[in-house]
This record gives sequence, C-alpha cells and structure tokens, in this order.
Amino acid sequence: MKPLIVIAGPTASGKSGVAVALAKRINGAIVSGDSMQVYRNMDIGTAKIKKEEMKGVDHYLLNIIEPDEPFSIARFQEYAKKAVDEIHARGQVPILAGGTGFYIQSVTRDVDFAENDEDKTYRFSLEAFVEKGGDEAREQLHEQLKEIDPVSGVNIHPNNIKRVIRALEYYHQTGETISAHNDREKQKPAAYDLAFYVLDMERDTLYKRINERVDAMVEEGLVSEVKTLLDKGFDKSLVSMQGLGYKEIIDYLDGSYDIETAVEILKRDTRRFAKRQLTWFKREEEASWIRLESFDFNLEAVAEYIVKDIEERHIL
RNA sequence: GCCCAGAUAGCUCAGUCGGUAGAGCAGAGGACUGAAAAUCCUCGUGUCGCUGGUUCGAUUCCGGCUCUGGGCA
Repeated sequence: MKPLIVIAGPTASGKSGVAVALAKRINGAIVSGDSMQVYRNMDIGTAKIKKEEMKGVDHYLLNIIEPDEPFSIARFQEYAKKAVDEIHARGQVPILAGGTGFYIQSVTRDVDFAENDEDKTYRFSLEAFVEKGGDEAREQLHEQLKEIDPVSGVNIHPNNIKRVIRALEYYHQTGETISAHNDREKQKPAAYDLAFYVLDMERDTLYKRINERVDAMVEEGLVSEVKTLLDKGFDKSLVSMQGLGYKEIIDYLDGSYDIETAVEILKRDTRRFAKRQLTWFKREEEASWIRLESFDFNLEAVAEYIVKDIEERHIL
C-alpha cells in the first residue's frame, strides 16, 4: 500500500504550518482537505495559506472552483485521489492536511460515491414539500423513511431534514437503503498506508487563538473581501457564502447587526465549529493526537516528531 | 458620613408566601457517507456575599458587617 500522511485538527491549530514543515523534510506535497478553501477569491475568511507560506511546496485542491459552482464530497474525493496518485507517481509523499473530517475520511477509507443520478428533481420536490408543509411535512417524510429504511428512521432525527431527504433520495436513486450502503462502507479498511495525526491543545488556548485569528481576519480586510464577492453577484444562498466569516459579515452588511456583534458571533460560531471538528476526529481510530503544548507550539518541532514517528512505523 | 437599591450558575437575571433553586446566553458531550465551515441531538454547571439571631428547618424573615451601583451632603 502507498503511504498517505494526514494532518488534521480544528481550525487555527497550525495544520498548514506543520504540513509545510513536514513536506520540506520528507519531499512531500500537500493536498488540502478543506471544504471551503476550494473556492477562488475566498482567501481571508477561509484562512487560506499564502503563497509565501507555502515555501515552494506544492498545494493541491486550493482555488479550484468559483464560489457559485456546485461542489460535493464526491467531487472532492475524485480530485483528491487524483492528486494523491499524481504525487505518488512523482515519487513524492502526499500529505492530506485539513479540517473537514468528512472529506478526509472519504479519501482515507475510499468511501464509494458511485455515480448515480445527477438529476436533482426528486430532491428539489422534497425540499419544496418541506418548504410548504413545514413541521407536518417533515414528520411525513420521516415516516416515509421509517417505512423504507427502518434503521435510518431510527438513526436520523426527524428534525435533521437534510439527512432525511438525502436518505430518501439515495433510496429513490439506487433502490438500496442508505443505511445498508453505510454499513458496507464502514467495513472498508484504509485505502492507504496511513499516518494520521490530529493537532490538539488545551481548549482555552484554542479558543483564544480562534478569537485572535478572527480579529486578524477583520484587520486584513475580511469585510471588503465579502463585499467584493457580493459585488460579483455571489449571494447568501450559495453554499460557499454560508461559510464561517462570510455569512456573519453578510448579515452585518445587510444591517442585521453592527460589526462588533458580527465579529462576536463569528468567533462563537468558529469555536463551536472547532468543537464539532474535534468530535469528528475523535472517531478516527488510527489517529495519533499531538498536543502542541508538548512542543511549545513549535510547528517545526512537531514536524520533526512526525518524521521520526513515520520512520519508526516504517511507513515510508 | 447619611439614605436607597442590589449581592443567586462563567455572564445577565428570575425565584423560593421559610422545606438547599431555574431561564436566556456562554459552555460541555454526541451524531454525521453526494450542502459538511452545513445540518441535527443531548446536558449540567451553585458555600444562593459573610456573620449572628428567630425557627424543627433560613438562600428566603430580622440584626450586623463587607462589597457594588445610585442619590443626598
């Protein structure tokens, strides 16, 4: 099996820095495992790595689409696998670095997103149904799900309408229940010889860093970045514009609240997001957790440790 | 110095006609397989300022003290 190194962790934990330092040491190239940094012209709010910070290391899957282009995990996985193959073919080591647990797992486990209907008519009809029918319609859809797929009926909460609709859609498109599909995919062993690291630190410290990072984003011109995107016609309804830092600033520009409030909300939402990221990574059984305090937050030292660990485990 | 008000969860506050307390926010935990920075679920957090008194029993009533507001001088 070919090697793949994963550097994961919550936002503002130093993933990019560690990944670059590591790449320098082992002749690696970086594949971004991030659902928002794929969009062009969304740089400040997504904390995208800057050219000079890359230090000449190749980065894949950054700036690959416009903010109004539809994107999905299936597409991400396709591109990511291609990038990993390419890096291997060049004799380099791929480093998958990012904070989107779902996306990272799609690569490490090689989850099957077999192409099925691109036709979204059915989904749209369900969404319209809920839009009109409200709570009662949700109940009805959940009832419907319970009938065709009792397992999902239990696992998916009726309020989680996105999940309910997707489960119905999956069945509609494939004739198989989504719970059966998930069970099968969960059995799958890792697709690569994995070295999976999660960067972690004291929660208070993380939150402090997040708050500081948000302040820095605003200073760097987050508001004008959002304005520019809006001027180009990208609006609130887009998935990209619902990203952290974008939706809050849009609300401020709308006059929903003042800038101080917008910033406070953005900080809070980013903290909550970091918590959800950690929840995701806690499930990754093969992951090694790295406490940044143990390295005095010296990212070079963390990279150094990872190099040694990889050698000991004979991954390279 | 005097008068008034307040002191209860990390914060803002509610409440207990005397039987050791609850909202919102913040926070914690979890789920997740084609929107995922999305979406959704669950959950508390306590010397009720300190100290005496009354009482079977005080966070609640009474006194004193401390602190914080506001007012008067």
